[in-house]
Amino acid sequence: MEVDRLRIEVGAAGGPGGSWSGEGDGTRCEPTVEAAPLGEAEAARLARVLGALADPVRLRLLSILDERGAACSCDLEAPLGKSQPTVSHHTKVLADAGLIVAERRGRWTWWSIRLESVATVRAALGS
Amino acid sequence: MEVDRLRIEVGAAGGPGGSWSGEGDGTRCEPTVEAAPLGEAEAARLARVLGALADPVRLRLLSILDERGAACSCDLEAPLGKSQPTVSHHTKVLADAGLIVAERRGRWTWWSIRLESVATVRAALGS
DNA sequence: GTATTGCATTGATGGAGGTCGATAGGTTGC
DNA sequence: GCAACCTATCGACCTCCATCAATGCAATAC
Repeated sequence: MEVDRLRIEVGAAGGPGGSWSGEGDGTRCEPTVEAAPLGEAEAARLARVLGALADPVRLRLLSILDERGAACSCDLEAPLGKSQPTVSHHTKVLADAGLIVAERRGRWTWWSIRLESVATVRAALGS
Repeated sequence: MEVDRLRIEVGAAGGPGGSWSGEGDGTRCEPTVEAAPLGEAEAARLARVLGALADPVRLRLLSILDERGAACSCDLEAPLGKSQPTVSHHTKVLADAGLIVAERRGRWTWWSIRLESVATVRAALGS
């Protein structure tokens, strides 16, 4: 539970060197931060993956895949309590984010977790 | 980048023991998963924190706080390229999620990251 | 071929969320 | 007291998203 530093910088830039110890007269705000260490493009990319994770149904879906290793779509409706189109929607969101992958077997689609993707998110969240 | 298992179970329930090796006649889907390992309440809680993280502006805001250690709201507008109400909105979202904390100093509000919260999210995302 | 089954897509609907202008609250300095 | 400054909240607008019924598509079984 101990973390020294986030690692959200990714592309990290040279700091503006702004120092608050020498804060002028201290009577008004004198911004010294010129740019965020995390660029807009990288932030958008990360936010997209996190957005795919930020849904209760999808988290529970992942927990099922995690427990079973893999599952077909029809096997997800009951435990999630969602309709078939809704389940299909969520699997698509997760797949588009690269968090799960599909494998067709006859008429079934088997879904499984791409652990590397989840690990990437974890890595971006801390050292 | 190697992960053996997610840890999205948290409260984890006893597995339904459904086995796909004995899949009946194999002519139709016979769901064996009775419930998701991750409960609805815990999923909602995690999704709420992940939702707070799932925004480019907030990720960049966190990257600034991470780099500087702390910053006041007025110091965030320029690097984020957002208006004062918008910045205030985002800090509130992050604070409500427990990801950052405020410290009043005169008329300034200093924000800093609660590293334990971020670590909690990381822990939930893997072993 | 026909029927059945699993899945994806479409369209519609209700709700949640990002953004900013205007305004209010609170603190500092005069 | 008043003025200046930082922050939070409100209101409105717009976009995105979760959900499901209906439909289409693909593969299997008869």
